[in-house]
Amino acid sequence: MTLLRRTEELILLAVLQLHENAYGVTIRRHLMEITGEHFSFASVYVPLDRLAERGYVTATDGLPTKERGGRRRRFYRVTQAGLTALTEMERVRSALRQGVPQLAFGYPL
Amino acid sequence: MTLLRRTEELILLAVLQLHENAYGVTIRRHLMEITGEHFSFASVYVPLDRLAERGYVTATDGLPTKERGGRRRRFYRVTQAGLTALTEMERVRSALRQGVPQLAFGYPL
DNA sequence: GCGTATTTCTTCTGTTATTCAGAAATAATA
DNA sequence: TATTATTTCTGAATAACAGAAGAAATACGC
Repeated sequence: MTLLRRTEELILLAVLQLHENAYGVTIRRHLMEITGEHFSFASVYVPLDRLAERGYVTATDGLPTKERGGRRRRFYRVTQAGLTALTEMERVRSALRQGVPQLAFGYPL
Repeated sequence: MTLLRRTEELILLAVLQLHENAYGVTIRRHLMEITGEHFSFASVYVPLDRLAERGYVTATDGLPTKERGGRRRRFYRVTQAGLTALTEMERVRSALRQGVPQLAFGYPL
């Protein structure tokens, strides 16, 4: 049960937030918007595969719709194990902030 | 101003928390205690060097003391730029939690 | 004291894993 | 057949891992 890497954590959070609309392209765009940094395709799809392998997300292929062309989307959902992994990261950070007044919760850090 | 990686962030937090006593060995031990995972020497010293290069920490060599043998310690402090980088990570995570009730602040995630 | 042992800490070597950049391939509709 | 939307692939750069080796200090025996 190894700690999440930065990209994995951000992807999990993005998938939760995008809810019904979480697939590769939207996840990547969302991360770029929020972080202000560039993410390559591989930097999203490769960690997504890894998260799926480890059971932190599930993937289901979307159905073709009448309204658009293009390849099928693959939608992702965070699993309970994914939530647990996020919780663990939160616990670690919180423990590392104990006794550091500058870093108390809600502070601008 | 690229986003901190996971290890970089954890190291910055550990340096803040260890305060006057932050050097390679204690940082590594602290991270292992809090995360419950193994960190190799390289996994601490290499990111520390990188953080120093980027101006997120400063390093000063400790003086030899009468009470102990061993090589000199190299002590680290977090700079303002380091705090800013931590703040930025916090902002990103906070933004990714907006509207996800499960992930509101203080929740068990 | 001098040399050797011991302690404490950092650096190095080799390997594996992760991320990066973007072109190519795929799968749908028009 | 052209267009659109999405994922997969290829090659390169960066980061992390594991732990042995090296360096810099004190302690001890004679």
